[in-house]
Amino acid sequence: MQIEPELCKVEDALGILVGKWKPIILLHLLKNGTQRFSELKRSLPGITQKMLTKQLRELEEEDIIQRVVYAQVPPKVEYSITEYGRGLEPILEAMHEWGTKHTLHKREMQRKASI
Amino acid sequence: MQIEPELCKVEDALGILVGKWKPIILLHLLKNGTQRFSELKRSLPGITQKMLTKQLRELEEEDIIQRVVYAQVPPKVEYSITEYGRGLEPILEAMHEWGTKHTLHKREMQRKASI
DNA sequence: CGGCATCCCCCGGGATACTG
DNA sequence: CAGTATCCCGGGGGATGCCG
Repeated sequence: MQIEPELCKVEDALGILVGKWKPIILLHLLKNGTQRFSELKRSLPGITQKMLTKQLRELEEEDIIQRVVYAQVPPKVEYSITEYGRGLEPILEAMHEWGTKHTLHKREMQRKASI
Repeated sequence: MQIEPELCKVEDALGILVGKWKPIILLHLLKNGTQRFSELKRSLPGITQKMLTKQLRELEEEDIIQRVVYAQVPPKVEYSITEYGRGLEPILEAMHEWGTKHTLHKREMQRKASI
């Protein structure tokens, strides 16, 4: 792994995942396949339309997700993970796994600290 | 993997890694072992003392790195990865690998788009 | 040497309202 | 239904200066 700032690509990958709702959006699309805008919105309690739109546009820009607009009334827009975007799944899984352990680790640390 | 926002731990892991210099700091400590504050600062062209201190404190708070202060003049402070923190290495490597591919992928996308 | 303290700027992101 | 447009706030992060 290259460690020089110019060659280290960790930040680039991080940049794709960062954004308040991106991981959870990606997981929903990975698990549930193609989803409409309103379905995603319903699945993400608390998100605003503005934010959902923004995050989706940014992921689309990176070729992680695909956006399909149907020319009809009422409008219908579907989002799905690209084949390429699927390459992020192992990283998301690893982070989820580590995060789960970390939650327990912190609890243990606090327990010891309180003795 | 849990996908419900309350149970999904991806954001927690992400929270540890996010912060402008955290990945590169962790990689330096992982690769080079124990390092003094000034050594780290020299290794990170462009970082300010304030930022380096802040990022190190946050990582210490999560038990990812260890801070050892030597009571001497001039002061000496050494930082190192904890055994626990070493668990992040696979994730960092996976992100670096993906990021490298992504750089190439974007280049290819731009080439196709320009045709 | 290894920090805090201070000042300041930018933008991520929330709330709300309007539109094709 | 799936967006834009507008307003606004908090905090991440840069620059600089002081201290034990």
